[in-house]
Amino acid sequence: MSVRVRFAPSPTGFLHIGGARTALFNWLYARHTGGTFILRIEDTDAARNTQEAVEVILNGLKWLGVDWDEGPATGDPKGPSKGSVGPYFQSQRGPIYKKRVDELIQKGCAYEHEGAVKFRMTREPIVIRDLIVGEVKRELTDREMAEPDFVIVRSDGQPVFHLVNVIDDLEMGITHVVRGEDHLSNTSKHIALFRAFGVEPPAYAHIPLILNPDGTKMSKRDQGASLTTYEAEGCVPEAVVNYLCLLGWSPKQNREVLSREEIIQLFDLPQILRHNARFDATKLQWLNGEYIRTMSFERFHEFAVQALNRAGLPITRFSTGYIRSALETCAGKIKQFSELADYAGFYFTDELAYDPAAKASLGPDERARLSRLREAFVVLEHFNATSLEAALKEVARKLEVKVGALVHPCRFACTGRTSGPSLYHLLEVLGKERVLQRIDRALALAEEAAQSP
RNA sequence: GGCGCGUUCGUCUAUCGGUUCAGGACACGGCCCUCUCAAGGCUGAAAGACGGGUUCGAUUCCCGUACGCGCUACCA
Repeated sequence: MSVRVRFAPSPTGFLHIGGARTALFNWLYARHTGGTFILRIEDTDAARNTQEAVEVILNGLKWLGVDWDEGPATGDPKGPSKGSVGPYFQSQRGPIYKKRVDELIQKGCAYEHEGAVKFRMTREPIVIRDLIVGEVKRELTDREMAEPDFVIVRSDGQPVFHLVNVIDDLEMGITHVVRGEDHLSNTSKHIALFRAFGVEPPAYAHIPLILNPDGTKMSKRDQGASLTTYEAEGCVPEAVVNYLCLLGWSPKQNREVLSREEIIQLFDLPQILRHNARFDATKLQWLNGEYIRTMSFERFHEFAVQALNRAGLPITRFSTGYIRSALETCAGKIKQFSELADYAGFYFTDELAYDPAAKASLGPDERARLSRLREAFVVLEHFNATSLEAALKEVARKLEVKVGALVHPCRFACTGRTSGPSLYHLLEVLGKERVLQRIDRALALAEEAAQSP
């Protein structure tokens, strides 16, 4: 039988990083087995769920490259969808639930109670055979001892989560339920429900939760809990996918950086770890840097322009050729695109803001050397990296100083920073006119500062 | 409180009772390279929660304790 898995989020206007990983693991399993990945929207809480909230989920999955074989095409519950077992919005499946509840009542498995419908739950412990956790024998809690039956339809007529979740999985032919470990204890209810409908439950695979760096539960409010922040910070989706896979799963063989294809090939459910993993933003950042360094320049350029625009830099005032050259000096030097505005901002401004902490880098000696360097630059015929380097080294030789003694003041004068892209290349991009202007201005400012301490 | 799950370097992990200084990665320290910063190369420090068993032998199997997480709704 072909594998059918699903991701069934509730549209809250937010896609949790843990939910994203659950979706990813489902998707990977489907792709690994050649099965079907289904997206179902659990929008039973009508008041809260909006079309925009659904779109947050759809866009998040698309951004990650997690595509669904069946499910909604848009955020509109009544809109178009793919697949033959829809609707894929729970809000549209009322009649199906009604029919199934009637079936349960007729079978004597459920009964009305004060306007609600309750399920006649077994009093025996239920054994859950979980692909990840192993065999779990769920004993009844003290509350369940007192009252094992639970509500499946509220007195206002709304069916509850446990019921609709099971009915949908049943009707949609789900073969493997891959979901967060927070549902492990609920699984006994679900298994009992499946059996009441006369079918064997699907296979279960409960994946451990993602925790904050301090080991506490990662909730909505926590830093980095929302998938959209990664896109906003200029993360590369493949890096996020790669990182998420490394939380609770290992490709073994000391591998860390893996392509999507490799992950699909290696991924399987039984190998998923049984314990929670803490989210390590630093390692994600490292992975992100790896992906940035190895991506094509075209893609780097695309991400970069987006990031600079988002940061509000007036790059449209500059020619595309200039922007391109500027970005070429930055390629592979950053770990996250959100750093770029800071890293390359000096290319796109006239009023350079000098890092106050580094003002001391233009003392009397440095100013003298910088002036000599300026003289050498003025007479340069070809203002390119090669000749700039030659000119600078020639001045250094004449002054009998190390190249660094010229490089640092010059960098500071032209970029306002003590670190950045390769100096010679950056000067070439800036061009003679700008470079001389900046040196003059830096010299003047430093002189001024020296006069009035 | 009850029920369930978990526990290897700071973090993510490898190890499917026995070739090991318990391996790798991120982060951190040092060195090299170098126009700065990254990157890269080399290198250093860093772990089996605790206590009992089982066994010739346990990180690995069992039990207990501690700690963490989850579930315990007419929420999903």
